[in-house]
Amino acid sequence: MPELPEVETVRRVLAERLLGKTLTAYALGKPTFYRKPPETEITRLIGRKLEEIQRKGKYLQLRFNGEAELVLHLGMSGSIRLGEPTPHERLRLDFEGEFLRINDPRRFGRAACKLPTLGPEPLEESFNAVVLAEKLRGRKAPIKALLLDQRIVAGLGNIYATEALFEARIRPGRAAGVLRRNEIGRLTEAIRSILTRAVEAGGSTLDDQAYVDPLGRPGRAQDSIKVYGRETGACGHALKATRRIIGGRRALYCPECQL
DNA sequence: CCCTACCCCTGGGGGC
DNA sequence: TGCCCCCAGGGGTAGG
Repeated sequence: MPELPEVETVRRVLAERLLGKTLTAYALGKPTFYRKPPETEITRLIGRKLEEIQRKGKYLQLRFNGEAELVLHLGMSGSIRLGEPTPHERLRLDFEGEFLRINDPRRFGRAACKLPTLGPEPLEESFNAVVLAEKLRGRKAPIKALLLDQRIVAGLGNIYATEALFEARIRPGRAAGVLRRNEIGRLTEAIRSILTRAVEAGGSTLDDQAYVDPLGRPGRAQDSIKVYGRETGACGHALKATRRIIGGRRALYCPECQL
């Protein structure tokens, strides 16, 4: 559910509320995430001050004094809330009386001590057409599968990968390695602009309930979605779903506009 | 290394 | 109303 724009929105709210506070306790939900968080490591963080919250792709990295850190991921259905208890609490972190709760019905979220290997941040200079072209060269997997691969570029999920391919006018099933230079250029720019606009709009809240920020506020980026979850694209054409599963999920595209 | 299939879960919606 | 099947914004891992 949460992709880069949603996680970035969460990060900003958390930073405003929690920076400078000390982790005083934590509690696992019953049940907690399907992968049990590393309790001895989390226990070691108690008494430390939260100095920085960074976002790496879809991960949140909480940095404490003394080089200690905790990495959080929201999986498919997770959200972070400040304040009152939620129905599917999997992990709670207490910061001097302020409660950070991860609510996650499907339990795919996780808490860990270190980040996996991630590709470049799409909104930073390290991501550009030359870098992307290099990573796609010779690859036979569908372009959409590689956009969803966090080692190629960090932070895209099904919504924004779908939107970026539409904006770049590229079919999701094309082999990544055959994309032309100008197509990769369009794709790079599309990823940047889609994500930038979505961050400015505070992320996408598609179904009522799904994503909300830590204070319970929905995003507004769903209003500018042109393809994902629609039957007719913003271009006015009927959209098509691939029969084939690409990168673990079905792909949606406009057969008229995307080549 | 590359690529695909499959697994980890729960809840909501549609069809019957 | 109930049941069953399908679907979902993610990622790790095991094979070929």
